[in-house]
Amino acid sequence: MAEAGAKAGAKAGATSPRERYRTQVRAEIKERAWEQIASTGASALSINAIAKQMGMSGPALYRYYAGRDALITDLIRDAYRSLADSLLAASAGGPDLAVLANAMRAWALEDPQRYFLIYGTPVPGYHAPDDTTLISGEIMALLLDACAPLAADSPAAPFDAHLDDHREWADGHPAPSTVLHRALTFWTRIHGVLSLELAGHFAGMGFDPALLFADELDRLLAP
Amino acid sequence: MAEAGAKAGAKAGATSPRERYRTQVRAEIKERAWEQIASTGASALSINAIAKQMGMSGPALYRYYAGRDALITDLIRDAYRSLADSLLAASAGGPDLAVLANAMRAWALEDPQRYFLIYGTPVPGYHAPDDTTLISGEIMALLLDACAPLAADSPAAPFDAHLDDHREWADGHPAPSTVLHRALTFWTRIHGVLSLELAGHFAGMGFDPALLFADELDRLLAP
DNA sequence: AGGGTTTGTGATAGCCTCTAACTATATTTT
DNA sequence: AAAATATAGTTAGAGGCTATCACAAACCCT
Repeated sequence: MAEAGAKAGAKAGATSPRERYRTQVRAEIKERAWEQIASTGASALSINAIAKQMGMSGPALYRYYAGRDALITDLIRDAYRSLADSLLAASAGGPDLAVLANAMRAWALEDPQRYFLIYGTPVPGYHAPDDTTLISGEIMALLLDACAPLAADSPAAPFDAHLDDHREWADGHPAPSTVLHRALTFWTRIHGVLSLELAGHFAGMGFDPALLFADELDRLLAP
Repeated sequence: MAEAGAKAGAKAGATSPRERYRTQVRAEIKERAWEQIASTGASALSINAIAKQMGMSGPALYRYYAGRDALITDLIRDAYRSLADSLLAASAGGPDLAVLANAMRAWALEDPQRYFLIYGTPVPGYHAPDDTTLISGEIMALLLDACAPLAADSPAAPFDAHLDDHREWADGHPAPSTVLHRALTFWTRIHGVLSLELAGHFAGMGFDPALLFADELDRLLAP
């Protein structure tokens, strides 16, 4: 599955059999890694365990990944890509904040630990690779597109003026600052309910997290 | 510092010198643990390293904590307690949502990893001890008290009805469900902005997180 | 001062990451 | 086809970790 971005176009034989094998092994490594992460969390991910699971002995994996961090970095990249793709697919029928929000929640519930790999506790030393910020820029663009239609009804907050001076992150998107503000708010609020739900903080409380999410989304759409 | 909750009441000599030493060592262990967590994150916390830092060799620490998990559990408990105390102190001048929110943010910024110990990525196997739910109940009560005054102006949402059927978590608090709803929203929204800020997701974006927080708080106070 | 408790020690097992030296196999070049 | 090179895997080992155990030393209390 997946197989995206592989096809080499005209010259079909562009990938040597060795390289083919290599990418295949890397794919299996990641597959096992995701299984492990889903069940035990990213902090417990073990290169060694993956190797043995694949029938090869420990250090062999270092031919494919420079180390644990390199593997995790790759997983983070894939997680970002997967999220962006999901939101992109959700935007296929035109920009729609509600659809976007629900796609985000569905994606998160599909594998909570994958969500936390992106939005969870940061590990102090670590810095995400540059291309992830590119992908998150993609996501932002989708969000801004979806926010643009329903703008301009809320009174301009003082924060909007501040945003006007700091719109670098919008990467040239033509939306007015009220829209940037809305996108930001969408992000923080959705993340707020979602991350608390995924972390289990609503567990003993009795109410249905889905309804809280829906309610928050409603207020986001019609402030 | 801290020293809270120690005093043994009337019979001052209730603590034997041995027990005194014991609690003192445990305190130092936790102190070192907090330093380590602040600088390298909870996932990298090492019993061994703490022991050596304290001049004793590895397994000695197991006299004071049953294991790494027991230590972390204790730290989580203390984090909850510290947060609750901060919010309690902030509530001293009467219930006030804005003061509460700012106290929460100040507490979080003081040691982001401590915040994440409570609200960060959950580790799949782990279940927090019962008494933490008690403390989080304390916090909820403060929140509900602060939300009660400024209620009843927003139209009753469908979710309010659902909450009326699930008010166990409010632990007998007499507030109407619109207030429960407001408290919940306060929690998720504050956590939304705060956790993204602490995790560094606003880092490259240019705007001032404090202003975004203030803006979100404003809209929370006057919806 | 003696006796039981408690604290710390080193040894050990069993994980882990990661490096290094070596072998076997596959690919590429002559 | 044969030789040279590149790559995938192996085992061994250093050094880290958690955690248990048996043992020695210190301590508190009667």
